[in-house]
Amino acid sequence: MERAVTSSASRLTRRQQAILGAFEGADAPMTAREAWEAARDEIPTIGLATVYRAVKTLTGEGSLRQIEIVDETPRYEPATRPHHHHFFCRACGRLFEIRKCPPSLRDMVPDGFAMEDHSIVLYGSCEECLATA
Amino acid sequence: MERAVTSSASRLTRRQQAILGAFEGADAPMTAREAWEAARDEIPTIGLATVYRAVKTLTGEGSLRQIEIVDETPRYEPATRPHHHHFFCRACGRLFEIRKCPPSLRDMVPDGFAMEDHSIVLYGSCEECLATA
DNA sequence: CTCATTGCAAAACGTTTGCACAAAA
DNA sequence: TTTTGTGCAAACGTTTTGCAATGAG
Repeated sequence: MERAVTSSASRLTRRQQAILGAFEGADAPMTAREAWEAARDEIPTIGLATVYRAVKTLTGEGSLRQIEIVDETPRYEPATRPHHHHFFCRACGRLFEIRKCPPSLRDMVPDGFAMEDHSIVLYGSCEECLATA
Repeated sequence: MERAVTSSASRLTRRQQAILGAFEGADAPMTAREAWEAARDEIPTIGLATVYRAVKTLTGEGSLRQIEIVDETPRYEPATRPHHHHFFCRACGRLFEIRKCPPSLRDMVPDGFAMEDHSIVLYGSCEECLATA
């Protein structure tokens, strides 16, 4: 029963590690471009295409999770984070983590269907933006 | 107390009506390009840019709702449809409507935040694809 | 040596925009 | 006339890909 905790992440190259590290170091989901900017601190010559390739690989492998927000370019977060959802503030564009998850989701799955994942995004205004408004 | 039922849809041009009609006539959310193809049956000379402009206007106005699915281009559906969510089958790429909605969503909103909308997407396999598998 | 990874530039894709023209008011 | 809408083609931002060079084993 000695199984790796770090998911199925096969051996990663130094660049791929740097990219995954960029996502792990961030306090919020990032875009591919943002991860590229972060990774360049460590590997200045890294190309944007390499980041896109790594993001695709890591997402397929299950090391990264892709988050879709209306009218925003996709963001990614490490799949090692505990299960949660997101609140997107339309005023400031920030994405907040929500730890709660509705218990009744299973009931929504139609008979005969098999749910693998789910995503919940709440849209509105954050406390700070409401105060400033 | 005589208010229009058809949301805030201001006066629409013939093309804009045709585009909205395309979404209303579809049995599932459509992409802008698909709406364009449908609208061309009625107005063969309509341009794709017109569809994109109309979709943006109609979405902003609240006549259309935008649906985001991981790795898919955005789809739209008439906002007049009763509240529901979606199940995306990764095997066949079809989007299914789910009428149920978890009652406890309010509890997920952080204190001080104001939720305007929410979106729930379930990912997995539909009954048909499971049978064929 | 062999094979996978990378940088770069070009291509592809979905979407937006500038502009001249047409339609509506 | 003034304003708004439209087609077209060009521009845009994001993502993918072809290919030669590099790196790992």
